[in-house]
Amino acid sequence: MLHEEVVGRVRAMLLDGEIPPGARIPERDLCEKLQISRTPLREALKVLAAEGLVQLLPNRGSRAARLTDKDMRDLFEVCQGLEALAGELACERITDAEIAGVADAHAAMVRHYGDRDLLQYYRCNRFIHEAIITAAGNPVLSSLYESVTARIRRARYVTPMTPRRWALAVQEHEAILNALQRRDGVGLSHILRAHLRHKREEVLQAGFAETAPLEQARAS
Amino acid sequence: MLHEEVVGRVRAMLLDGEIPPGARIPERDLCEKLQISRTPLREALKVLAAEGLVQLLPNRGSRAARLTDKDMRDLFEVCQGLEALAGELACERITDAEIAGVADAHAAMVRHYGDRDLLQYYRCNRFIHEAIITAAGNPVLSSLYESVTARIRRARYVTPMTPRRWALAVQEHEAILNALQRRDGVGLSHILRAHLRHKREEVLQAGFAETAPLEQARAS
DNA sequence: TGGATCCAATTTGAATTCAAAAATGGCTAT
DNA sequence: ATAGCCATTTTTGAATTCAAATTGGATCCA
Repeated sequence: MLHEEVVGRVRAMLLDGEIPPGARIPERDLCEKLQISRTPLREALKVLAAEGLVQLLPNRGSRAARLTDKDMRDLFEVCQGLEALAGELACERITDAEIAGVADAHAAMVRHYGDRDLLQYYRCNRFIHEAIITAAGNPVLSSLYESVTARIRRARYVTPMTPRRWALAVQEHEAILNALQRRDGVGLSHILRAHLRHKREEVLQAGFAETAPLEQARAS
Repeated sequence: MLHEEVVGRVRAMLLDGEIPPGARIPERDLCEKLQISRTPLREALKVLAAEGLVQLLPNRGSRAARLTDKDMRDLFEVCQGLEALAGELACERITDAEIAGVADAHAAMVRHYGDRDLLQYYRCNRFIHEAIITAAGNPVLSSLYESVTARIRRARYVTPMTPRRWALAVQEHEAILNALQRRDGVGLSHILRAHLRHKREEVLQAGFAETAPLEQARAS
């Protein structure tokens, strides 16, 4: 197994909650689960620690990082900045074909909204946001966005919405698509920021932070 | 030597150019220079690779990453976004004492401009930009900013300026301080973006990218 | 009975060792 | 003489080994 693959596998276990936030990560267990020795696993853990997904306790091993309300707020705040930037750049650089792709995803999303299919709705939703990032044509931005959003993904794309809020979100997405089609970068960036601010308030209100009291959580 | 210390030492060697861009990094040499074994060094290299400072070539070791014009452009672009965001947040959260600190640094910077002391000028300049980031009160933002700016630091704070450009930069900094004192977040973010855009154009024009032809560069 | 201390066992951190891949140098053949 | 090929050497990647730190528990004393 390649180094990047080890990192990816463990990252996925953390993001999926297979290793729950706050859980100790016993190296030996994870080693035999992945069928590798401790050396490559430890390399992966250090990388993930640098990403903020793992917390290293000197001489006392590592544990899955846990997000406080403040962390969540900070991550959303940065995410707003990155999406706003991406929105402006995307309007300058996006191709007509890419716009058409976003329009299709948007239409599909609206249909899923009609069906009240939250899972499929979120899938399209995420595709749209990521398409805007991609259209910005800036790999550095894409990479930072990827690492920031990964950490709030579950909160962002799992939290159930009130009917009121969901309807508003769809309206906002209408505006997003519209601004993109008009290539109105400034407008798009404003809408994206408001959109994410609303989502953040919703997530925080739902108390989605990972400051769970359970201390003994362990990777099964 | 602690893990973070190893990472820091090697990172510094890369950023200082002690290991020049594009240079192969022979593990054994670095090991004996740092007086550690290969295991912790390799862990550090993987972390630095994730940061984008080191390029890993499977089965062929690692080399110091090299910035192309495109990389430089992308990094500056993201930096603009991050500083713009920080500027807005800073205006909401900065304390009067912090503003006074920035004002002092600004005054000192203007004096150094009067003396045409580029080194001291850049030192104050950098302090101001970093103070704005800190004042935003968002550790996630600070951390991303740190990693992005580290990679363009030499280009940003070493490039000599034309008298014309230098005067303009000082003017821009007057506007930055002014917006901060008025706590005009939107205004500050616009100025910061323009300021960085100008710096970027200057750096790119000077051909500061690290696409040097020398292939044989080695860490001494 | 409560608390502190010491010892054993587990777990982490890092050096060493071993195997596999790539680079180097020399050799041969044309 | 040069191009291509094979053996040797070097370097990387990963498992193992060894040492140090921490944890848990048992014992001893107040």
